[in-house]
Order: sequence, then C-alpha cells, then structure tokens
Amino acid sequence: MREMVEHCDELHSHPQLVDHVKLDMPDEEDLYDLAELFKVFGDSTRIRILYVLFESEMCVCDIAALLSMSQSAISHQLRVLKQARLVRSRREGKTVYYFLADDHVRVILGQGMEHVEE
Amino acid sequence: MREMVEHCDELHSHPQLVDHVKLDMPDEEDLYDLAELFKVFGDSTRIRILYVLFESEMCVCDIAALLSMSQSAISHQLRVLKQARLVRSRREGKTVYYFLADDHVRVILGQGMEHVEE
DNA sequence: ATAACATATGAACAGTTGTTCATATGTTAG
DNA sequence: CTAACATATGAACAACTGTTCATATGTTAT
Repeated sequence: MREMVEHCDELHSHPQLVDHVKLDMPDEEDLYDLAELFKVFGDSTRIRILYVLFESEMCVCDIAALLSMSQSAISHQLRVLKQARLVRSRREGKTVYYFLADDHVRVILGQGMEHVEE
Repeated sequence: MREMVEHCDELHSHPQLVDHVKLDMPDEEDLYDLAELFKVFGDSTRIRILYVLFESEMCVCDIAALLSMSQSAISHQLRVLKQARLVRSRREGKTVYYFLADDHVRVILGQGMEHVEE
C-alpha cells in the first residue's frame, strides 16, 4: 500500500532544525483550540459585535438594531462568542446585557487591524 | 411589506451611546478585511504552518513532511497565507522557501494562545 | 532535447458555517 | 393566571472551505 502523503525524498532542511521545530510546536490540542478561537474572529458579524461592545455593554436587541440584523442572528452569534469566552453576559429583568470578557480581544483585533491597514 | 429585521421597539441604550458607537465603528470594508484575515488563522493546518515558520524559513516539501500532509494540501494553504500577506516566498532553484511576512503573526498567535490557555 | 524533481493549480466532493423561520424559554406587569 | 416583551434554540438550506486527485508549470541536470 502506498503512502497517503507524498513529499520530497529527503528533507532539504537540516535534521537538527526539523527536530527543533517539532519540539517547539505547541500541543496538537492547543493548536486546534487556537484555530477554533480564530474561527470565531473570522466572521464580520461577530467582529462588528465585538467592536460594538468595545464601547459599552449592550443588550441583544440594541446590538441587532445597531447592526441592522435580526434578533435571532445576533443571539446565535453571541452564543458563539460566549462559548469562546470572548464575551460574558448578565441578566437584568427581561434584558440580557453582553460585554467583553477580557482585553485579549482588543489586542487581537488591534493587531489584526494594523495588519489589514498596512 | 414587513421589515426584514425584528428588534425591540425602543433602544434600551441611550441614543447618545448608539450614535457614539456608530461613529466609532471602523469602515465596513475594514471590518470585512479583518474578518477575512482571521479566517486565515482559523484553520489548524495554517496555524501549524505558521508555527513551523516561526523557527525558520522552509520549503514546501519539508513543511509537508513535518506536518505529515500532502504537498498539494500544503501548497494550497501556503497560497492562502501568501494572499493574506502573512508569509512570503523566495525561489532557490527548484525549491521555494516560505517565511513569515512580519511580526503581527507572532503577536496575534501569542495573544490567541494566551486566551486559549487561560 | 528528455527525465526527474519541486511546486502550483483546477475540479470535485464532503464537511462546515451563517442566516432565516418557527417556536420555546424566561421575565415582568397587570 | 394571561399578555407582552426579550432572548434562546432547533431545523433547514444555501454558501463556503479544506482536502484529494490528476495534471500543469517551472527548474536543473544530463
């Protein structure tokens, strides 16, 4: 049976470097989680929600109004953001207010914006 | 005809805040580009490629060998990374070496990892 | 020229994702 | 209790994505 993966017969890099790279790679699980995290940032609706929350905590229907989207769509996306621990929420009567969970969001979006604007 | 979007009859937030948020939102185009950028980070194969390139520039087939993936799959992903200006390449004979384009990658992945590891 | 190697790319397919619609849950006021 | 409002959620569907496979392009050596 043939190998599933084809690549060059010999590594071009020094074996020493290859070993070094392998050792320095984060755990497979962390890499997966990291990709999952960035998937969350990879949607402009969610990015817009995060930018809204930069200014102030806000309830679902106000976010929907601000972004001209349905309550359902926003609610679905807030759930994704919450599962990624990027936002948190508090209830006040009928209303649920969402707010940013921590400051990584600002740094990550800031760096991303820098890159995009270059 | 009904409105496509349903939300609360009145904004709960002060109109003043709503205006402020609207003014502070980046351009629609930048938000879109930003989401596109993070989509690129949102795949564990591409994340792994970037981590490999943290250590050293490397040719396609060595990356494929290191990650136990096909040459084709890696080449497709390198193209995505290149289009996002996250990596660049140089040719040396038959071999094409890829390397990180700038340091935003390190900061973004670093912050993401911090968030994930919390 | 041809052969061998490294990389790139187009088509196809399965798997994933974001929105809508309908409806359920939770809360408050009467 | 019921009505009204705010939010959450499951199903469905179209749109998008990552890999494989086959093949094309580019480079070097002979």
